[in-house]
Amino acid sequence: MDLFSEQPPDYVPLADGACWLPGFALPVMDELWSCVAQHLRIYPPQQMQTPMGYLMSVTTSSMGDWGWVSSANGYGYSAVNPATQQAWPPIPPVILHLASAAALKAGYAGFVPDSCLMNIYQAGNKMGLHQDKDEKDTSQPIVSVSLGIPATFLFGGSKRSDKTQKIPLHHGDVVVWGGHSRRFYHGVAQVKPAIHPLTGQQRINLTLRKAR
DNA sequence: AAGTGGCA
DNA sequence: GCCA
Repeated sequence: MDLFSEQPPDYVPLADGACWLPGFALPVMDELWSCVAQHLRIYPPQQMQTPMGYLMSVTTSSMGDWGWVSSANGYGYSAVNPATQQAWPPIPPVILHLASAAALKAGYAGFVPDSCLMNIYQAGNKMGLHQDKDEKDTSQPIVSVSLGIPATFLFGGSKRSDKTQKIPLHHGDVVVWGGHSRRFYHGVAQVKPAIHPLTGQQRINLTLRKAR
C-alpha cells in the first residue's frame, strides 16, 4: 500500500445514527447551485426573528410544501412565505434525489422530504446550538447539504451542555442524522471570511426534512 | 434560547 | 471556548 493510493473517506460515522458524507453531493453541485441561485433571486432570503425577539444571524428561504419559519409566535412550518403569503416553490428533482440518496447511504431508506430550508451564511454569521423538534415524524432523518465557503458544524448530544464534535464542512459535503441522534443539539460556529468560485463570499446550507 | 452575555 |  503506497502513500499515494490513500483516498479520503466517503462515510464518517458520527454518533447514534448520524454520519458525515464528505463530497457526496459533488457530482451535482453545479446543477444544485443553479437551482439555489435562481430560487434566491425570486425568493429573497429574510432574517427571521426568534420567539424571544432576537434576530437570527443567518438569512433564510424555503422550498417545498412546508417552509420553516420563526417569529414572535414561535418556531414552526408554514405552507406560505410569510413575506408574501405566497406558496413556496416545489423542491427541484435534483435536490429530492440527492436527499434520498444521501439518506439511503446513511441507512435511512425511503426518505422523501417535503421541506427544504435554505440558510445563507455570510462571514461572521453562525447558528446557535438547537434541536430540530418541529417535525411530526421523528423517525425520518435530517439531511444537510453544504454549498460555498466552509464552516464548522457543531454536533452535540441530547443535552445542550453535551460536548460537541467539530465537523469541517465544505462545498458538496452532506450530513445525515436520524435514529437516536435525530434530536441531538447542533449548530454552526461563526463562519470565517472566504471566497468560493461558485457562491462568492457565502455559504448556503440546505436542510431537508419531512415536516408533516 | 435557531439568542446574548460573562468569564476564561 | 464554555456556561448560564
